[in-house]
This record gives sequence, C-alpha cells and structure tokens, in this order.
Amino acid sequence: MGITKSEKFSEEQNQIANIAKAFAHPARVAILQQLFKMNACICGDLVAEIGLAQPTISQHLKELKNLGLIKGNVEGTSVCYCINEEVWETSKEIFTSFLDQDSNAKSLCC
Amino acid sequence: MGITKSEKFSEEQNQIANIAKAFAHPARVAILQQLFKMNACICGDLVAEIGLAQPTISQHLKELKNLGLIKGNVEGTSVCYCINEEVWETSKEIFTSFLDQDSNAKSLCC
DNA sequence: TCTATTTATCGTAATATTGCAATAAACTAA
DNA sequence: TTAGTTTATTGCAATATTACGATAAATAGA
Repeated sequence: MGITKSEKFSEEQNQIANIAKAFAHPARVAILQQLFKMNACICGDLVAEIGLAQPTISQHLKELKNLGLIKGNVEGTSVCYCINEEVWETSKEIFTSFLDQDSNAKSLCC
Repeated sequence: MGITKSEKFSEEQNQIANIAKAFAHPARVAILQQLFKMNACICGDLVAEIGLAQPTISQHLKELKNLGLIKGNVEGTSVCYCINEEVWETSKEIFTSFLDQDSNAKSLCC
C-alpha cells in the first residue's frame, strides 16, 4: 500500500516519527545547521551553500516550515529564514526524552 | 529522480539523517519503546502488541537491525530482539549534539 | 512601465517506503 | 519423519519522497 497507518499508534509515537522525518534528509540537516551557524539565512545563500537546485531547497524549506521548525521573513525580493526557537525547544524535549529511554532500562538481555 | 544526493553532504549530516530515518516511522518508534519497556521481546509479541501484519513488523525489525540499533537472538523457533546499547548510546550522542545546537546560537533573528 | 532578481509553485520522472498475502525456511516436538 | 510454530523472504500494489526544468509571482530599481 505505501501509506503509514498512523491510527495504530499513539499521539506521542506519531509526533516522534514526524519530528524525525524532518531530520531524515541530509539537506534539511544542512539547512538547520546553517540557520544556527548564521543565525538567519537568505534562501539564495542556502542554495549556494548546499549544492542542490533552487526548487529543491525551496521544497525542503517548505517541509521544515510546515513542521514549524523554521520561519521565513520576506525582505524585499528575498526571504530570510531562521529557526523557530520555541518549536525547536519543544521538539528537542520530545526527542530527548525518547532518546533517554535507556536510562530507565535494566540491561539484562537475551 | 527521487534519489538523495548523499555525496553533497558531510559524513556527519548523512549520519544524522540516517539515524533520524530509523525513528521516522511510528511502528519503529513503538518497537523500540517496547524493547526498552520489556527489556527484550519476542518478534511474535511485537506483532501482537503493534497492530500490523507479521511481514510488516519483520521488515521494520530488519531496518532497525541493519542500522545496528537492535539485535536478535534465535531462541528455538522464535527470535528474541533487544536494544544494542552501544549503538543506541552512540546514536544518542550524535543526535543530542545536533539537537543542542541552539545552546550556541545568539538568537537575534530577522 | 520595463527589466532584473529572487523565491514559490507546477509538472513530471525516478526512486524509496509502506503494507501485506503467499510462501519459504528453520526449528520443536510427537 | 511429519505436523505445528515462528520468523524471514518474495512479489507486488499503493503511496511518498526527492530532484529539477519551466514558469509564475513578487518586489526593487531604472
């Protein structure tokens, strides 16, 4: 079929998977790193920095924006993108607590 | 095209994206949570717990195993899966340092 | 207004992912 | 050996993702 059966899983499980999806492509990882490094970034600069075509970068930016991880401010003909710190923080907390599961585990496996 | 241009990105960026991909489906999130909760789990129990068909679960388990996040021990006719703690720890560190980028940022955006 | 610049959207092709029925493979127990 | 149990693999259909050329949309400046 090819469609994820989200209804079989908890809200939290779907949330974790959705956040992970945002990070599941190196171009989006690179975009986020660049936004942190520069603290803000014109779309065109991202296209130059990362070696993909402009429509491709635009598409990745849209996905990150849809998830709320970044926001874009129009500045004349160009658009300045930056991290949405509140959403980043929330996502980080959700993800960190998932990654920290091992602290509670007993570690006596088969 | 549809193929990710990995060669355009750093080793680290690809690594982060690959780990994220493992977490990018709620079934795999559920499997990992169950393995932590039970500390080990027979494949059949995972099929019962999560509501997907056995071949589907088997496929998700294979992906997690390929990444090294879990390992499976054959026990008679069944297979006991558990978290590979070393790989989990390493993956966690890589991912956490990515998520912690915001600590270094100045936060004065457009 | 006209032109240049920048970004978004559309359309499309190629590839990847998800899901499962059918079946094979591996093992246990009778 | 045979039957039953459990998991992996195969094959396939449906959907999602990735990438980019062409083009539209929006704005700035001449």
